[in-house]
Amino acid sequence: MPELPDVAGFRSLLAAHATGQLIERVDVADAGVLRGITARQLQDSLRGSRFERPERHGKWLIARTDGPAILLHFGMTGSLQWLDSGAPLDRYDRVIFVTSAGELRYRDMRKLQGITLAHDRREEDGVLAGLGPDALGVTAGQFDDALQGRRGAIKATLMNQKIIAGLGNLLADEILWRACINPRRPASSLTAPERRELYGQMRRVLRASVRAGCVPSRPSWLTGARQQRHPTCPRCHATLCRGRIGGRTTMWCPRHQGR
DNA sequence: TCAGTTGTTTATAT
DNA sequence: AATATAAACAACTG
Repeated sequence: MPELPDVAGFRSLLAAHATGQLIERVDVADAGVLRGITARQLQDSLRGSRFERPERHGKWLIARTDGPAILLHFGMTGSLQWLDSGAPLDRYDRVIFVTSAGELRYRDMRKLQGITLAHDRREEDGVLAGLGPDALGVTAGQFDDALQGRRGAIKATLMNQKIIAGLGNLLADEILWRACINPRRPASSLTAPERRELYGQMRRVLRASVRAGCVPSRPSWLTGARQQRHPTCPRCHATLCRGRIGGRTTMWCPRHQGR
C-alpha cells in the first residue's frame, strides 16, 4: 500500500495517539525488519524515551522521541497500527512499541523495507540523504528544476525518489492520466504548460489521497479502473493500455494520453 | 503451477 | 553521467 498518502496517515495516527507517551518497552517479534541495528540495541536505546511530534519525508516516517528518532519505511505491504495494550498479536506484527496508553505496531507481510534508528540529526540526514524534495511540499519551480534535463520516461522520473520523494506506481499513473501525458514521454520533452498541468494534477491527487489515507480506488479514478478485469478509462471508456515502465506495470488511456 | 504485487537496491548493459 | 532492465528481497493472491 504505502505511498506518500498512506505514510501521511500513519504519521497522523502516531501523532494522535503516541505523542507524549513514554516507551515502556519495545517487543521485536521479527528482527528481520531491523536495518543496521539489533533488537537489543533498539530496545535499549528507546526504553524510557517519549514520543514527540512525528514527521514524514516522501515515504519515510520519522518518529521522533526525546531520545533517538525511529525511521520507518513500509515497503509494499507495511502499515502502522495503534492498538489497546495486549490486543491479540497479528501474524505480521514485527515490532511493537509499548506505552501505558496503548501499543504502536509496525506490521508488514513482506519484509521489503524496515526500521532503523537515528541518534542525532546527522544520522537522520544520512538515512534520508539523496531523497528529493517531498512531493507535497515541492513548489512549481522546484518541480520544474527536478525534471530539468531528464531524458528518461516521465513516469520513471516521477517515481525516482532522488528526484521527488513520495510518488509510487499508483500515484504516478494516476497523475499522468489526469494530466493527459503519456508515461513514456521523456521528461525533458514536456512543455512548460504540460509541466504546469502535471504539477497541478499532482497536488490535486495528493490532497485527495492524503485525505483518504491512501490512493483511493474510486471508480472515477484510474486507480479504481485498474482493478477491473478488463480496465477501461473512467472518462472515455476506451480500453486502457498496459505496459512496463521503470520496472512497474503501467496503465494509461490511449485516447487521452496517446499511443 | 505460474504470474503478478502500492518499494528499493544492486548488478549489468547501453 | 544517465538510463534501462532484471533480479533479489519475502510472502502472499488469483
